Amino acid sequence: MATRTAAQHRADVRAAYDAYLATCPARQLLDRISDKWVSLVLNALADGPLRYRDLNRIIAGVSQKMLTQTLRTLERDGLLTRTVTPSVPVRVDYRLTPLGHSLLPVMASIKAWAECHIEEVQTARMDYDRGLAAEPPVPGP
Amino acid sequence: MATRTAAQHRADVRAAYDAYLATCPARQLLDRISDKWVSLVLNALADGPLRYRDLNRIIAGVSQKMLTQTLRTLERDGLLTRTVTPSVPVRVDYRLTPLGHSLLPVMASIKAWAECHIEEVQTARMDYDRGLAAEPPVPGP
DNA sequence: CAGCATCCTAGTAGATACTG
DNA sequence: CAGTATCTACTAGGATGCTG
Repeated sequence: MATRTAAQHRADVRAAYDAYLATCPARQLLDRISDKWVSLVLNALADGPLRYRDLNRIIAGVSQKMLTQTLRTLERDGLLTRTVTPSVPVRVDYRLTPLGHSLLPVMASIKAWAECHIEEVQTARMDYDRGLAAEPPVPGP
Repeated sequence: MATRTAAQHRADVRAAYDAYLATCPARQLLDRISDKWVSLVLNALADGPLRYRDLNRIIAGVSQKMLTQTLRTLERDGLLTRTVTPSVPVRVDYRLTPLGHSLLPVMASIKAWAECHIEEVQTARMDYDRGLAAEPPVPGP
């Protein structure tokens, strides 16, 4: 029983911490912008509104499903607006809101760090991997 | 045949774009820091080195597997150092490198935006969800 | 204390086909 | 043109038990 209680306690702590993280603003923002396609959409729309098809073309690797899903999420979060022009065929434009625009400097700071330091990271990775290869768990004779 | 070729072409474009993204510094950084536990570890170590067990206690929700995995990745990327003191029992300390420290301002800018604007986002979400509820696809009589 | 190995499941991305 | 719907495959992550 003590074991059960301890396990239960751990589960409780974890659940409580998860709940805390769910309300953490920075966590929420990170979850949003770290999405593979979000940063690309934001960047594509930085210079002005675009139609669905243009986004789909510019962001060459995205599937319709993911593009639509990403756009809907960003619209829901108030980061961009979706404007439907009921012509034939229909036309839909996406445009960053001021809130969406305010996010661009944050993205820029991320980009700046990355472009400035990513080489150090890659060097560190290579060193680490070489170190692993040179240090077998059980040295030979 | 034309269909096959078109599908193949799409697949090629997608693969090429994925390869491009894989080399994009900003993308790599985002992938790293967006990891659920990375930001928490970085934050925990901001004020000084900590032992494994302390990290595990401070970051209450993390499993041993994920904490170890996260620490290994960060070590590999040169963002922190791992120091083993071969006492009995063994003691392991983790400390941010200068490179790791240089990342803190970036995290701070993310946090700053989040704390400043997350309420707008939440309001937008509520509005969006209410709008959906009030606009059924097929209006009743 | 600080992990590693194993198993398992739940969410998510992509392919595909269809529609207003 | 701009989506929606459905299915499958993958994998990130948690639980558990064992070790130097």
